[in-house]
Amino acid sequence: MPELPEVEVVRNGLQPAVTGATIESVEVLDERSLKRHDGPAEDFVERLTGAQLRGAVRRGKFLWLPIERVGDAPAEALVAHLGMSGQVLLREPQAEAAPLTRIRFALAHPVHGPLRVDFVDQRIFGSMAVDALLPTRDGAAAGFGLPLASIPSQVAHIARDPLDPAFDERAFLRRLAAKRTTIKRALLDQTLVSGIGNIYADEALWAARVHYDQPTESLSRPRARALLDEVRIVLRRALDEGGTSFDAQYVNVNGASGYFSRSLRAYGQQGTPCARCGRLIVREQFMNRGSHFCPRCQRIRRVRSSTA
DNA sequence: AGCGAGCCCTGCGCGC
DNA sequence: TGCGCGCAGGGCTCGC
Repeated sequence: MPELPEVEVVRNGLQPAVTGATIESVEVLDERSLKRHDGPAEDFVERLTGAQLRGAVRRGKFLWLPIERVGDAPAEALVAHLGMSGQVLLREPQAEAAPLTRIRFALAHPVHGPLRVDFVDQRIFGSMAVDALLPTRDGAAAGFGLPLASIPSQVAHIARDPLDPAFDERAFLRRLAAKRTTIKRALLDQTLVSGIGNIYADEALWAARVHYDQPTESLSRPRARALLDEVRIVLRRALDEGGTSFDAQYVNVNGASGYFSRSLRAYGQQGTPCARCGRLIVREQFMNRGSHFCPRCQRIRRVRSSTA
């Protein structure tokens, strides 16, 4: 659910609270939220208790907090993925656990004092884990938030996201053209480009007037580049508006909703007129979820690209 | 390679 | 009021 903008809003809110803070205690209320952790809950708790947090980093929809034990460079990180319904909430130290809280942390910050971080997740598709940090292959910073060129092992296969300064646009376009699949599938493939989910895929495709089932091999390079531009535009705009909230499921670290749902042009807009041409937006089943598009503006084009 | 299906889960809104 | 169904911002694994 949370896509790049929503995860970035969380990272941004978390950063000042966790940077330099020490984890005093960890409480695992539901072990299912540790499914990505390689080891029992006791191990998770033990590796985090007393550790110091260096900051908050994000690549695509993955978020992690590098940790260090006195003096050493970070070798491990607390990794979080929000899945469909995960939240990270900053709370007062004495606050009661909100419903569906799965993991709680008590932090001590040298400036802000004691504070609590709650990982809340209705569907438990999200998870937390302590994971080893590995050097990035290209030597660049692993993600947004810290100039640290190491990445959790379980995030290493995730491509850089299109807002990352080290995102290799030429390599992306080359790989996209070489794929034998359709365009929405490719946009959702986190090993090709990360951070895009069902909402922003539909929004970017609408903006670029590309049909979701357009074969990637038939997408000309200029159109592919234009689509990538639209992806960036929609991600940035959503970020500026605090992300997309439909209900209390997605909120920032303080429990507040984002406003981008008012700006959606395709996602969830079935039955309403296309903002460009007035034709009604339709919803079709695709990859076991909905695809929303304008049947007039977004048609499959049988135009071959010039590549041989 | 790529793709569909199945799996991990809970809760909401809807129609009957 | 109650129940069953379909729906939901994701991702991993398996077998074809």
